[in-house]
Amino acid sequence: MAATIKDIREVTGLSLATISKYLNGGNLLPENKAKIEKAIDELHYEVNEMARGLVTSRSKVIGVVVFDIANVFTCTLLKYLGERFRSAGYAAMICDSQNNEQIEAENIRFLISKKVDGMIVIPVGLTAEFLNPALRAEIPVVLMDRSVDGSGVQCVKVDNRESSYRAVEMLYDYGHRKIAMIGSDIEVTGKEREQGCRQLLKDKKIEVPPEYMKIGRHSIEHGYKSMQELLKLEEPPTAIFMGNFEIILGAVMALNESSFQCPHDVSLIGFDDLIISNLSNPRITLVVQPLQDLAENAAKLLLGKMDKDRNSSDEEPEEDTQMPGDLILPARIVEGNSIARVE
Amino acid sequence: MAATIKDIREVTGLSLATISKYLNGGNLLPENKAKIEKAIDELHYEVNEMARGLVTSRSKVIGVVVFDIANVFTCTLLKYLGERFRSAGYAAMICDSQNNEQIEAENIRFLISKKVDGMIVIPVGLTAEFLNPALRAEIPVVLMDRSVDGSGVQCVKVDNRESSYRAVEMLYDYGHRKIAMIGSDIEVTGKEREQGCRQLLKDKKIEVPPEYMKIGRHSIEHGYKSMQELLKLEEPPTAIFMGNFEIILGAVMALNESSFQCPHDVSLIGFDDLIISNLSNPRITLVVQPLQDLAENAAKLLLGKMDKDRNSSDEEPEEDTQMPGDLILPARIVEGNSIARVE
DNA sequence: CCTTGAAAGTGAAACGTTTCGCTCTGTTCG
DNA sequence: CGAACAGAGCGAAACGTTTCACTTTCAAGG
Repeated sequence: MAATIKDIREVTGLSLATISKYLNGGNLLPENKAKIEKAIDELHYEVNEMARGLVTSRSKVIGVVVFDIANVFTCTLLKYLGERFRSAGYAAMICDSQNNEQIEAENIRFLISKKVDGMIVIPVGLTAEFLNPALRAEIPVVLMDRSVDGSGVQCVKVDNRESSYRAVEMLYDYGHRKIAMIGSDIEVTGKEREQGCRQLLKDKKIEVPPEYMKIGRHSIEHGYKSMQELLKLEEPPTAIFMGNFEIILGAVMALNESSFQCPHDVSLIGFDDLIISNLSNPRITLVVQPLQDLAENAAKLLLGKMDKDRNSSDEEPEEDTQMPGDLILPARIVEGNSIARVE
Repeated sequence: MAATIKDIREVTGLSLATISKYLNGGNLLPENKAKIEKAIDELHYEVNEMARGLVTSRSKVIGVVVFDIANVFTCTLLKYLGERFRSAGYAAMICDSQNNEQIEAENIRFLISKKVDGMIVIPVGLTAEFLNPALRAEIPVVLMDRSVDGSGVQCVKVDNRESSYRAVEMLYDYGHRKIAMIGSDIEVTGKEREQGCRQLLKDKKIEVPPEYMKIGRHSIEHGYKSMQELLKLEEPPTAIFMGNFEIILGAVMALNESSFQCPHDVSLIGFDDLIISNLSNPRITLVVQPLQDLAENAAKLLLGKMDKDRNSSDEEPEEDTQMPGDLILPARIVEGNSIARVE
């Protein structure tokens, strides 16, 4: 039904090779150029990327696999990634793993069969095997936000440990000594944030009662329940560090329903989102990730790898590039007024 | 580099046709089946969807074009759409129009060249021309959330007029008479919500001072500035209807910074999101769209169209199906405690 | 024992591009 | 004037599948 290059041949009398040359930006007589353009216009011709891809074995598509698409963190990244890829001439094919490692593995295989030229992956869990098919197919991969054990695949992320350390340090500097944390340990990210928190408490020689460390699922429910439990303690904490967006959401919900006031009765600092702090009153002090930076660096890294891949396909081993480490960006703390000074 | 069907032929000694038959679920001798499976496993064979698509002229990909990817509304829809398409064997290729009609038009053309089997579009603006290339290429299209003038393309959305009417009616029933609205008119959706609001005020014979109707851009800034202006009025409204998520965000931000208390000094009702109301204190009463329903209906509609398209390609005109109208779903009001009763 | 027909397998054409190596036409320069 | 060369265009092969029309095999039915 749709017009093909052959239809253009009929109309213009030129050969397929010439028309293809035009489509790919070669030099033609102005006269022939005009003819082709006219024909394209009349016939509403659009390149069939499948046919093109079959020959070039490049799809001009980058696969993006995210652990969960329905949250602000993910879609903000998607936005910046998409812009970047677009301006490099690539489209993004986005796959949602729905927080399910099996679906994640399927997504990878699916994208391979679609012959994507590269992949960005924000993994669901901690292990790396699911990436093997992609590596085997020699598709360049860059991880984001969460590194995985022993994959040897580069990851672009923030320094979760360091940032958490500084967040809790801020609570300490405001005079707080009874500090609790609500976090998760499903993903590396959560683990690292917990480590940062524990490290500071250790450095400051603060004993942490085990009931102050609420480490559980990465979910609104966990935040909600944990906050309730913390507030019910005989000796509730005076300050709480919340490890991610969902947990903040749940925790603040519980706090709003309680008789406790922030920051009067309890101080808060959280990790992960900026927009939401505008809604709560008082505004919550947050560790904010440089999402645009993260996305742009990941995109740049991937596009670079893709370039190199294509050029070094001339059978040069070139194994001197010893596995570069993760790319770690700094996060910044944006102050609200959710932290009270304690004498 | 990657294994092809021909490699499998080498290993198994079977013909291409037979192997293809296996891949597409035909009947084979158990013995041959086993041979092929073994070969596929050993060679890590994955179908090349580009080659397949070239022959079948179906990509098993559905294009999704959204006006802006970086917001909760969009990505929640994307989540449900994705699940639905996946279970029907389709992948989603998501394109962000970045609120820019030109990029939107490019996205459509891009998806056509990718030979997507269908499209879901949440348009940026009010006009329909940008869809023409898709219609010309006979690609089934379903709109979501925002219908466009005279496209003849079906849209799945909520009844914005009716829902707004009921939202404002709720304010009225609580005794409010000084009712303001902060809304947008960039998209149909915003216009319809404004109409619903005005209709109720008219039905109740309430005069609206023009400075009470803050209709502007669909943005946090507009919400923020409008709220500031409303609160500064000599006779500020006692209740405010906020037309979408971004506006709620900005408006609540301004309110938090002011000396006004909700609901004591001003009552609020908003349109569009559920999660956020958990963060604000008090919880804001909201008109919530049935996102899952919207997505599932849109997906079903599109898959249906795609089916019909494929089957009726037998040159039957079958023009009896007179253009079905939009599919309109009801929204529901979720009460918070942001509305005070006025005597 | 012959006929019929279903089941399993095959060879080759087709899908719409790109690309390689070739030809043709001028133009430049010694 | 002839050689050399650049620019423009061309024909045909190739990419990895599916599918059509055909053949072979074998069991069942009369």
